[in-house]
Amino acid sequence: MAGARRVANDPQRKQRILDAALVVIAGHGVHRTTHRRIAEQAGVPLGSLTYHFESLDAILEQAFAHLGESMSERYGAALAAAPDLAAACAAVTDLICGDEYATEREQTLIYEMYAYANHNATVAETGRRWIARSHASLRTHFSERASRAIDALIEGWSIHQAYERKLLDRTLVLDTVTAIAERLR
Amino acid sequence: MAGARRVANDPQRKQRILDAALVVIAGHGVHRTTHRRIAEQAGVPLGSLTYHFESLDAILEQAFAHLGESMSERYGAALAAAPDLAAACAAVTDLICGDEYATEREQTLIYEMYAYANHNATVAETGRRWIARSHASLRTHFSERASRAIDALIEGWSIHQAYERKLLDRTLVLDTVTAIAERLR
DNA sequence: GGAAAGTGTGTACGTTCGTACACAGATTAC
DNA sequence: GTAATCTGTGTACGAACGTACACACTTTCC
Repeated sequence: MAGARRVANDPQRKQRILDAALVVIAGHGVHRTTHRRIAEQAGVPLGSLTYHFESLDAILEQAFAHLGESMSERYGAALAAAPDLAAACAAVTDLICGDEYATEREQTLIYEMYAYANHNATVAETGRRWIARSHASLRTHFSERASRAIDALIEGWSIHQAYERKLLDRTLVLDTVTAIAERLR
Repeated sequence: MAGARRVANDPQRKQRILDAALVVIAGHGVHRTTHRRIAEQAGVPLGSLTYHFESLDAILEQAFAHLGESMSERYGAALAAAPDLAAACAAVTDLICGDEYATEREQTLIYEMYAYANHNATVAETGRRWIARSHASLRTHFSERASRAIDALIEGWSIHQAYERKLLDRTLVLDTVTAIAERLR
């Protein structure tokens, strides 16, 4: 066949590099994330990173995009499974309190993403899309106004939970979500 | 007099360096904050940073501590000035919506602090103190439960506001805060 | 005056970084 | 087989980094 039809030796390598990047970011922070650390984590040679990605920024951009994608799907699925408003409130409470949807590692990564987004337009766009998708998921159950408030609540409570390193009072969360849902129709 | 009583040439230099550090962090992010950039911003020689601070981490730690301190004071003052519950709700709304208390620059810095705190124990403690002081300020007006919820709301909505780069609906915020204050007594 | 001691700076060193790139290996076309 | 072409890697280089430190300056003490 004319020209090109070569097969990559390791077709999943690119994804493995991105996964490794997230591990490094979560463990060391963006400020200490380097090509070499990612390469070591992924078990690939250094040159492989520059072969697959244009720059370190490009790796971070795609890694964060991947993170946002997978988390949006889980959030969407959790809310889509709720049959009614009460179940949706419970689902939101689970999102906030549980670690089934966002592990501690992912929470760490989200802060890194927010911080990095302030200095990188592409990641800022990724963050906005993540927020928009969360909002859309909430809108299937809650009013526009309630969705906005609950969205903020999820964000803020997740931060506090990560900081205080202790379990949230589930009843308090559920009461708050329910209060917002009922008052902001 | 015996031993030591030398006077520093520039007694405010240490503080100026910390202020410069915050400017650099806000402008470039922690991941691109260096001794040299801070020195340039502060208008002091490079050696001056290593003379006043043990390491770059130490500079960041003290800069973030300074940030938390000054913001806590403003938050506390805003809430202390409120004569009753309704005024407190309005004050919280101002905190979330206005930029009198937290400028856009400071919002950026707070994300940087949260992200960095995940990798630095001292800054993590600074963050916890900031959260504790915010909570204490809220507690002068709101119940324990309402304070927790409102605290999370402030945090989350500030993030969304910074992302969407548009003014929040003040009525929505006030309604939400009031709903929480009334329902979570 | 001179010695002592603390304050502050310029420079230089060793390390680590991002990235370029020559080249090796594999596959295809003939 | 050989040539061509694409995939992938090891190495090396210039730049930027954190930090140490010799030394200059200023003040204090006698």
